[in-house]
Amino acid sequence: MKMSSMLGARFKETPADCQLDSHKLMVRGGYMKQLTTGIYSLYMPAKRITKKIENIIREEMDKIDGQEVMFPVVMPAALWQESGRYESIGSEMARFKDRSGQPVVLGMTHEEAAVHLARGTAQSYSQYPFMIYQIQTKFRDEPRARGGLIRVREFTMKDAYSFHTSQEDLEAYYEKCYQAYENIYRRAGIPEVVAVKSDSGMMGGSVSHEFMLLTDCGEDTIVLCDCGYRSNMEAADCIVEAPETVEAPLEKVFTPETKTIEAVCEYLHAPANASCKAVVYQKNMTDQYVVAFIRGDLEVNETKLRNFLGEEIHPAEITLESGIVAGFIGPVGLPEGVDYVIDKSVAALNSSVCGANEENYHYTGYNVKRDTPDAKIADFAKTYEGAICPVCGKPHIRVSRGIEVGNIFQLGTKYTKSMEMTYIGQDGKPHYPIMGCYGIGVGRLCASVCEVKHDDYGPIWPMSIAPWQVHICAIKATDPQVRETADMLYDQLQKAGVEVIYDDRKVSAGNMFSDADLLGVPVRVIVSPKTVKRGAVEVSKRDKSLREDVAPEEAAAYVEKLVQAMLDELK
RNA sequence: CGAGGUGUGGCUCAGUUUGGUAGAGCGCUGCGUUCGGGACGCAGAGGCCGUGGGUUCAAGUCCCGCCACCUCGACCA
Repeated sequence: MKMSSMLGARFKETPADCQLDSHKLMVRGGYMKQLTTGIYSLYMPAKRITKKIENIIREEMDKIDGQEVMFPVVMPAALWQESGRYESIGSEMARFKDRSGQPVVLGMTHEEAAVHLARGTAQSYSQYPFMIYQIQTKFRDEPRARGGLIRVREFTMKDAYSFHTSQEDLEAYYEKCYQAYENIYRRAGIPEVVAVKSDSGMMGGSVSHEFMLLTDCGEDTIVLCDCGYRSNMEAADCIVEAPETVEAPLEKVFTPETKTIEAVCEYLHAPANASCKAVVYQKNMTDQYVVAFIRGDLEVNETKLRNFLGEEIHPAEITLESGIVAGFIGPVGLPEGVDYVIDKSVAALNSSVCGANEENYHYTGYNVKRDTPDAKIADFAKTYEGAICPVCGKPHIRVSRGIEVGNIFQLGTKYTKSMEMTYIGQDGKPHYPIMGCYGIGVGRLCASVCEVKHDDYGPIWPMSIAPWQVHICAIKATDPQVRETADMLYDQLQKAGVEVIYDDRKVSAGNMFSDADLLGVPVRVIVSPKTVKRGAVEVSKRDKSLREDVAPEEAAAYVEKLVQAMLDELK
């Protein structure tokens, strides 16, 4: 590819709307252009990267006997009504009507389509297990897209669905998939991705893992221990050792009938005095009961509070006073010296319900200490730095941020049951297959790599996913000798099957280097009057670990070998 | 869905307080000088100031509505 005719502008100024480094660099580098919130077009460099990522994923899925298929983007509502998700999923699923007035949806995930495809054809136990997967566009009308390709509304995703005749078989396959995922991240150049236990959420099912790239800009909070214990904060076990530890889940103790503020507070050893009214509510979509303490500072808008807490709130148990929410206590034990464990949603409650902002309260970290007179707002914390690990028992817990770059779930029979998919077992009777599902967001993975592999000047793409393998800069290409040497190299490398981008433009050297940095191609070859004069071309690596003169006639072979060696490192 | 913010050439922004002929830098086009880290000079092109009303002799600027985008929350296979 010659840069003189490549679409996509690279520029110096940081776009106003970018927060993350990966977002800034990928916009500045001419990788993508936003069309509207959370929806991007990709230019050639980004498309080439994502295509390579897709191919790595494809190879690893094929290795574990995945069958690549293609599901529809548009599906009739009736299919989703079978599983019950037409009703249970909210406005993140796009719905519309076709010309005959039939309601249809845009696929945001494809369990229903997978079951539809497989049922009726996988009728005998002898056909199991099998896994089908696709790499395709998903649309999820995210309420809050952000961070460039990290969190978008339309994105390319690899989604896989496996079907089994026993839980043991599912677990064995789940393990294979887990390994395949580790291969994918290693090959994509980010071996530091870790798998953590996660909360299955709406997916249902029991066991699930998220694959997390640990970086400060991540949206999730991860709990780690030296012994290998890892979990998403949301799914962390009750790992806080303290006298106040609540041993039974709240919902078992407090039914909607018996649940009262006083009872809950007594149970939690929490205060419920005049200056601090408590509210009990059931969190949206979960079975957890949570207690909120309301302090008499600001006005509470009752309607907004009810909206915020959701329909499952028990209105009789709300004590509404003018006030600010001081904290929540969940069905989790509290460490010594900690009075309130505060959900991150407190901040939202305060800003939306009470009109408070950060000037009205303090955002302090993970825990609220007993000796703090005014409860402070903190991140949701089931545990904290230095807490005791539930596995090894040592106080080695660390808390980190992470980007979720993939997930795997053991689904069970939720979809096969609801959608009546059965096979005939060895016993001659019908059974419901047991499912697993496995997802990876391709664009997010690309941006995540950029997030951890870059310097101030641009991305440093791993060879396995780099848009090109070699970048030739022909400085002062008007010099016939420079031109000739660069043309020759371009030609030779292309013939050798090396992917090469050739900067043949008549721009200044500085300009060329800056653009090359932004494209992040791992190997660079500089041809200039200077190098020609000393009978060489200059070969360097984007990560600055190499810079060497090579004779022009040997350069192609040298570079080819270098590229191969860098590819081999990521096998 | 809540809270806050921003909308002015392709990009980054000034101008809005106090209404009076639409600006700068980058980028783009042409010519010339430069030529190993985003060089310089000269000459150009390019804007219904998000949008719809209103106030006024006069609106980018003031008032009201709407829309879009950004940030923080809620939410999140």
